[in-house]
Parts: sequence; structure tokens; C-alpha cells
Amino acid sequence: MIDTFETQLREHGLSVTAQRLTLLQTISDYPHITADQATEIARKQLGSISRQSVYDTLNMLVEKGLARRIQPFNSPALFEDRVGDNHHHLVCRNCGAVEDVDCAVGYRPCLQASDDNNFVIDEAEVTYWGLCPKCQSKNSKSRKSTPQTRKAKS
Amino acid sequence: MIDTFETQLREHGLSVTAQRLTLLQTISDYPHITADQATEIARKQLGSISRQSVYDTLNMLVEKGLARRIQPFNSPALFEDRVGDNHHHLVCRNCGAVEDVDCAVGYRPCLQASDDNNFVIDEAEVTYWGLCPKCQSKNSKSRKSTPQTRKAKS
DNA sequence: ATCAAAATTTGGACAATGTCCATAATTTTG
DNA sequence: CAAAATTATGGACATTGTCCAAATTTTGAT
Ligand SMILES: [Mn+2]
Ligand SMILES: [Mn+2]
Ligand SMILES: [Zn+2]
Ligand SMILES: [Zn+2]
Repeated sequence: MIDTFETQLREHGLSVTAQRLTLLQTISDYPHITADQATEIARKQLGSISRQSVYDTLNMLVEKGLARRIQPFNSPALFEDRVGDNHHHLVCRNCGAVEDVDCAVGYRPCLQASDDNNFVIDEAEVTYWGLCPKCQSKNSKSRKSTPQTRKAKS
Repeated sequence: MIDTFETQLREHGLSVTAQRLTLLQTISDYPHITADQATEIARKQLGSISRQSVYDTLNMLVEKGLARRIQPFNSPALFEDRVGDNHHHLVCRNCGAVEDVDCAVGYRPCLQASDDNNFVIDEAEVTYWGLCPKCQSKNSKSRKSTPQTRKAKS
């Protein structure tokens, strides 16, 4: 799988470095991860990596279309490797949990704004706000930020 | 008009203070304003107001449904007084300009997620990303720095 | 109008997230 | 392998926002 990552990097004219390969693996394993969490995980692989490299790499991956960045209120940016399918996100107002949700209407329907004000639109980001099942029952008044610990994708 | 603001505050069980009246006026005058910009403007009215009061007040107005907060990537939170109509936003990737755009399909259509994962959804935030007319013509002169655009050592 | 309780405001410290910059190290090119 | 290009590093710095305890203002009841 790391091999595919190398190919992806080369196809985009990017140097192949251990840092980039590791971060590609990381966002593949942990969807909706913060830069900080990615740093922590990458460090277990690499021994060390600078914070700046993590930001540079994640930003660059987004730029190249190899990763996607979402930014819910009250949360640092989250990164994921699921790109190109224009999917959306459910975000819990209480605990910050994030879930993927497929586009409601079909292929990139949201790119049709009612009036584009002469903007050239390339993406529609949809965030559904609410309460996750756990926070509905717990009725918990607690917590505000700090994305919770995440489990790796199986 | 300040009178209406006073009524609004009382109806929500809130004390009426010069700071709150001024900020209500401010977000009415300047849609999509940052907390910092609001502070600057409010200070011209009031002489002084603490940063904390501005945040407290704006957050509280959002909480009470008297204001709305949007948070585009790479931008501080923006506040506006246009609430309850589920309108959306165009954001320029280059200069950050924000424009209102009415809901494409009708009344709160976006609250219909294809699969709600058992979340209780109360809002759908839609952000259309692209380039504003000005930035389309100006080309990439004022682009923000990315790993790719950073200068090599001199 | 006056007073005490409740609510709000203030300022300074602090936290979180992210970028800038110069230099060092690594990777790619030839 | 050496030169050139690219990338990584770390430390300073900027921005945005919150925490906290003391001071002030507002409210509600005499
Ligand atoms: Mn996702
Ligand atoms: Mn708006
Ligand atoms: Zn939750
Ligand atoms: Zn623009």
C-alpha cells in the first residue's frame, strides 16, 4: 500500500519522502484526523517529524487533491483521504463526533447555487449540525472541543 | 432601532447593556463581520469594550438565535444578523470574500441528509467554494503561501 | 429611590492552531 | 557522484479564542 502512495506522489511531481508516505498512510487509517493527532501517530512510525512538515504535507496533499480538509466550528481542521466524491459530514454539537454522509441528491448537486454572484464555484461543503446518538441520550452538558480519541479504520 | 434591540434582549431574558445594544447594531450594519472588526467598530461607539465582552456577547447572540456564526476555513468566525432563513455562503478561496446566497431548492432542503446516522440534525451549513469575480481576473497575484509557492533558499 | 443579589464586564494570563523564516538535510537530476 | 532542487526542521511569531477572579452594572424587590 505504501507503494501506491509513492506512485501517487510521483504522479503529482512530488519528491518521495518518509514523512509524506507516513502521513498518507495515517490519513488513510484515521479518517477525520487533526494535524496534531496525525503528528502523534506519524511520530510513532518515524521516530520524529516536525510540526511544520505535518502542516506542509497535509496542506500540500489537499492542494493536490490527495486529501480533503474540513473545518467544523470549534474544531481544528480535519483531514481525510476520501476525496472526489463530494460527500458531506454530520457533526455533533456536543462532542464533536464526525460522520460521513453521502450526498443527498446525487452527483455534486450542491454545486448548483441559486445565484453564483459570478463566482466560479468548484466545491460545495455541506455540514449537518446536530446531536449524535450518544449525546442525545446522555443529555450531557459537558465538553466543547478537543476531538476525542479515534480508532483506526479496520 | 436600538429600541427593538432592547426588546429582543429582554424577550430572551437578558440584561440590557450598552455593549450588547452596540454589538446588535454592529452586526446589523456589517454582515459577515469578525469579532475583531466588531470590536473596532463597537469601540468607536462606546469608547471602549473588552475583547472578552465582544466574544461573550456574540456567542450569546448565536446561542439565543439572534445571530448566526459561520466559520470558513482560513478565516476567523464571521457573524451576521440574518438568521432563520437557512441561507448559504459563497466564499472566495483567494481573498476570502463572502456573499450570501439563497437556498437553492426551497425551505431548508438541506436538512434532509441521505442517512442521518441517528443524529438529530438542526442545521445544514452549506459553503460554496470558488473564486470571486475580482480574483478570477487578477489571477494569482495575491495567493496565500503554500508549500509549493514557498521560496527555495536564496 | 435604594439596596442587595444577580448578571455582566473587564483585563491579563493562558491555550490552541497555524504560519514565517533561515538553515540543514534529503532527494532528484545529470 | 556532485550539483541543483526540493523538502524538513525548529524556534519565533501571529491570530483567534477562552479562563479566571475582581470590579462594575443591571435588575428586582422593597
Ligand atoms: Mn469525510
Ligand atoms: Mn450570510
Ligand atoms: Zn456527540
Ligand atoms: Zn476573491
